[in-house]
Amino acid sequence: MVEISSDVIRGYNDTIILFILMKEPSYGYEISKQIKSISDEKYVIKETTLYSAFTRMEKNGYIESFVADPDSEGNGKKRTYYRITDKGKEYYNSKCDEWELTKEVVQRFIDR
Amino acid sequence: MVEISSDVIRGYNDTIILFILMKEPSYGYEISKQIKSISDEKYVIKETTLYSAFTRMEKNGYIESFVADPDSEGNGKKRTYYRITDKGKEYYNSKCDEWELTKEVVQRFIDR
DNA sequence: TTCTCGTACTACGACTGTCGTACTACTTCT
DNA sequence: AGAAGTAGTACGACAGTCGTAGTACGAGAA
Repeated sequence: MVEISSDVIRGYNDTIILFILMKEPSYGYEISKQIKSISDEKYVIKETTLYSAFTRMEKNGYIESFVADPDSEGNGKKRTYYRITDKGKEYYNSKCDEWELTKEVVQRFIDR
Repeated sequence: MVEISSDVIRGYNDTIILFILMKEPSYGYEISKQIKSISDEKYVIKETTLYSAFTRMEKNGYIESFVADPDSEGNGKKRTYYRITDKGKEYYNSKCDEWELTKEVVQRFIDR
């Protein structure tokens, strides 16, 4: 069975996370579940990779964090939410452009 | 202008090199020129990246090296050529499969 | 013949992002 | 009460890429 290796997905982790955040603010655990479900379990991001991406992207100004209490129904525990910034949206869009280019270029070296 | 970053191409350098070697044995300098021309200058592999990929792939049994004197016309200098092995061909093919999967999965996180 | 440009590398240390492992702690389900 | 799920943090290891630098030979121009 074909698996997606971390070296192959490496350049897209930030993009994948930002894609989720483009819709609405979210937090680590929820994001990792969404990635899993959107990819039909084909890609499951590692916790450490995810949380270190948060730290890095916040430092770069692509996302902002805020702590929120359990949701309106009173479920769950305190979480750290992340919201995408304007700079982050710009970054996401440029990454999408880069993907289109990369896809086209890499394809030339694929014998399929 | 959109550029392909090294993190994005990272997982495909081996595949790209092996693609060239699938046609015929070749050597560093020539391979780097071919990558540049096939990609229409959109991707230029760094020398250090290329040569360290050779070392790694030879260690893994994907390629074999042999030293050859200048070509039949007597041009050029002594070079280290690399030839893809059967194991390397298998690896290349599995990487192509992985690419097809990755392409499909990453696309789901791209807003285009 | 000397100089420059192209060819064909090698060495080395720095850096970045991912990973494995481990640990904490609260909540919900059984 | 105990297990499974939720929601993280800490830390050191590792792999692949990169910048920088240096070597050395060949070919063509001045």
